Amino acid sequence: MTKKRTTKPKDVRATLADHIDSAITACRMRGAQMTPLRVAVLSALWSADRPLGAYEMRDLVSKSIGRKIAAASVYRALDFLCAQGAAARIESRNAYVACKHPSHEHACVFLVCESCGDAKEIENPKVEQLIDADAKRLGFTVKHRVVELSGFCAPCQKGAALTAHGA
Amino acid sequence: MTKKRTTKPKDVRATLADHIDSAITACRMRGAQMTPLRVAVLSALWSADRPLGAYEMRDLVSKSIGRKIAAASVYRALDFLCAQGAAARIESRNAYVACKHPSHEHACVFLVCESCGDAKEIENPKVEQLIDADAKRLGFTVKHRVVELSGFCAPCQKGAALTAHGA
DNA sequence: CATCCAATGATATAAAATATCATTTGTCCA
DNA sequence: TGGACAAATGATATTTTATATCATTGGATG
Repeated sequence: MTKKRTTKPKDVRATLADHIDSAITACRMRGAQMTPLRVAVLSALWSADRPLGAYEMRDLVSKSIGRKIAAASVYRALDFLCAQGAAARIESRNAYVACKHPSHEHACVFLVCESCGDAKEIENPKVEQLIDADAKRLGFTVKHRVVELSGFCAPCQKGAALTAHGA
Repeated sequence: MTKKRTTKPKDVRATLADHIDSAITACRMRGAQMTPLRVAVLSALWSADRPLGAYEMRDLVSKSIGRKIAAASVYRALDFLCAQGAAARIESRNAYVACKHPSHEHACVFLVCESCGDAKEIENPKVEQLIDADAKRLGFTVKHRVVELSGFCAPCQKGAALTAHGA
């Protein structure tokens, strides 16, 4: 067996393995099969820790597994991972990220920085409740929620301020 | 001058003219110029009253003005109209609609039906406040908000139920 | 072992969006 | 008035994103 992991938050490699492991377990419990390709795609997402386009992912995964993958295969893997709640699509960027809270169903809320391109996933059950209430009032049955804010993250604002001063 | 309009809600033609008129006025007040092409695109959106793709719009507008328009021109007009708050993009569908509440800034919330493809725009200031509060707490400056629910609208649910019973 | 089904490979194509540069139109001011 | 400048559009090509199709592979199961 593998030696006990300490799971310090900063130890990216250890937590990557943890994330993959729990995704595999979660899929198994649902009778869904987590294949090597799907693992490779999910690993790419966790490793990048930023939104990746499908074609960018194709290149990364192709390198990581040592052979050329077709875009269609990446899209298929992404469809699967999104359906399983292990990944999510950021509609306003045509990009994908690993879901940071895959253990339970929820509406992901993304804060997407226009400067660095990073996307932070947060959760806010109240937002979900509010919009669902609106929908219910109108007789609309909600299947999927997209909540994305674009703007500038804290680090980029500081950076911009420094740049402005320095100029 | 044109004869006085009654602006009955059901009179689509009259309200279309009203919408275009007020968009022109709003643009003028901001020093933005509402050109014939932009009017044609906005008219197409109001007339269709459902989300239109850019290429679909190209065809509609080409017919309405009697000459072939390039896709790029449509995209430019749409960029302008979205910036002016006269139209909005539905990210999860790669489609555009006329904004139903162009008179004031707000985060559009869209309920997009997976069955009929229609998109209803609603407004909920509380949703806006909630997610903005989250953003603020994280030092994130919000520039744009995307809130889209996909699912099934009331009419389509009834239709589906009838179909199921009838079968 | 044979069979079946899900997943993937391989390829082609569709759909959506942008880039570039020439041309026209409009605005403003001398 | 007309000349100069900026904004908008035309025209074309290309990039990026996504899907369709059918052959092949690889397990699971009986």
